[in-house]
Amino acid sequence: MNDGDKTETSRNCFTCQSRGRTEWCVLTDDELALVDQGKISRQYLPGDVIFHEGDECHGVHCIESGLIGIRKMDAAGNEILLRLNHPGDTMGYRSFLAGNDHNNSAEALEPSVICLVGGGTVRSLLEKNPTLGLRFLKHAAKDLDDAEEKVLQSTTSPVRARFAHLLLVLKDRYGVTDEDGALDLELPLSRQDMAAMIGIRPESMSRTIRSFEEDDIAHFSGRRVHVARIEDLILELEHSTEL
Amino acid sequence: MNDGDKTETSRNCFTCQSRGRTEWCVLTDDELALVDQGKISRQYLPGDVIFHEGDECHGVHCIESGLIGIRKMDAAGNEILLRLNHPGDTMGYRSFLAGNDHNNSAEALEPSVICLVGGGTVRSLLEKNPTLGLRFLKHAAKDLDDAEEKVLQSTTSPVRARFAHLLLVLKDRYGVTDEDGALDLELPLSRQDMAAMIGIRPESMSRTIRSFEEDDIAHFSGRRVHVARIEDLILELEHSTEL
DNA sequence: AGGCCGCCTTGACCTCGGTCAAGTGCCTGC
DNA sequence: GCAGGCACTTGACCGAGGTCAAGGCGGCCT
Repeated sequence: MNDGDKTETSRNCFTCQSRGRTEWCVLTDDELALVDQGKISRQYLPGDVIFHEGDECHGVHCIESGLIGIRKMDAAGNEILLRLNHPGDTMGYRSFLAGNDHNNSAEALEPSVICLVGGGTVRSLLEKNPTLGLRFLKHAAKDLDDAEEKVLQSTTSPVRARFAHLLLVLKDRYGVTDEDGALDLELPLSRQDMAAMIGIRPESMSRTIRSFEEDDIAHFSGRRVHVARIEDLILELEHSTEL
Repeated sequence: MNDGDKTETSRNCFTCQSRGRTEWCVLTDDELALVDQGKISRQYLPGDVIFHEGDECHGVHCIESGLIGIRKMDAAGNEILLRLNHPGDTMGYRSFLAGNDHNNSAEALEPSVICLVGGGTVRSLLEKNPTLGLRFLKHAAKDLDDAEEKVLQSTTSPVRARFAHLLLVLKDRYGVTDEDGALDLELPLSRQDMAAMIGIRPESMSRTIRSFEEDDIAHFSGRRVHVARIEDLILELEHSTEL
């Protein structure tokens, strides 16, 4: 919560390394210039909060680099990690478009550079270029899919299956698969945060890891994970019912 | 699954009783005429399936009347009821826009009349009238909110709280609140389906109902529910942690 | 160095909700 | 009328995961 040490930086949308991955890639140069003018760029350190649940929504955040966790809390103070956002992802477009306050919070998990594109800018771009709206729509559609999938999982699958699923998802971005089906994974998350992602307590996370070790499904040392046979993880998924 | 007895009917978008509630209300008369031509209207009986998970998505469904349940199933055959859709709601816009197959299924819970607006029609309308896209976007934003809320609830709240929450949601549409805080509710759902909505088994639903009766929180007879003090339901929500 | 703090692990215990099996009441079809 | 089916309820049992309390381990501070 050290809101003080966020450093303003001056970046350029045209040279942004993540440009190709953003929704903004459908914009013309003129339109992109608008974004470039209307944005504020900032650096965040791990633990820094980009916005809080309940904060007023002033525009849309675009991740240039780093890793962001989207968290949501309930009345009782239980917190879960809804998803991870990566360079090129746009955050907060949803609350912005719906005209709501933010309904979840965003926290840097790694040192990150994030641009805030002001509300006025976004609105005028949406008018100028309807394709942009459709891009956001597709994005929302995907997020919705993921969320519904997660609802289903969290009520029907046991913890082992959910954890296996998490590892398989992380594999795509953080894993290296070698030719004979073995997998090496460098986790971007603490155990606590992994627990928060599948909606369990840290203690249960520890126990689940241990049980994977005991069953020789995966081996953990710090944030490095080695899985000898990926199929074992996939098997875990179906293990919800022991057919 | 009696796909045979779906009756085709001939309805008119201009006189549709639900018109004002749909996303389509932003259309001009000309555009609406397009929808009217390009639609196929059908009647469904309770239990009839409008579309299945995995079905190809040919367009967008619009509910004229009735009640639809959106279900999703996992690999092990566990099914949950993600949400209810009412007259004026549009279904399947998401898979359609994302270009995917349907990723959940829709089943009539009451006799319903539903129009299918063909993909071509929708696409050309989106081009003609960008506002329509923004309406869908807002809709998606709300669905996403609800879904994320549900993820949180299903991992953090105990069954009693989730059930209380469900009753409070149903209240808005199916309840009558009298002056002194008492609530009468006519449930649109079977116990099984209520169980599916909060991700539990029918047996647990029964037990939860009984425990509400024993605590004098609510009284059930068939699908009629009487709640003497709504505050009791609200209290249940926070009861996740006994502060 | 020593001490502190946060992350992680472990064990003992308990509870909520799932599972299995049986029983009831209602509705439909013969 | 009776039989079968389905939604719902109930009881007995059990196990996954939460809770509480106690350490271990490493990083960072003075």
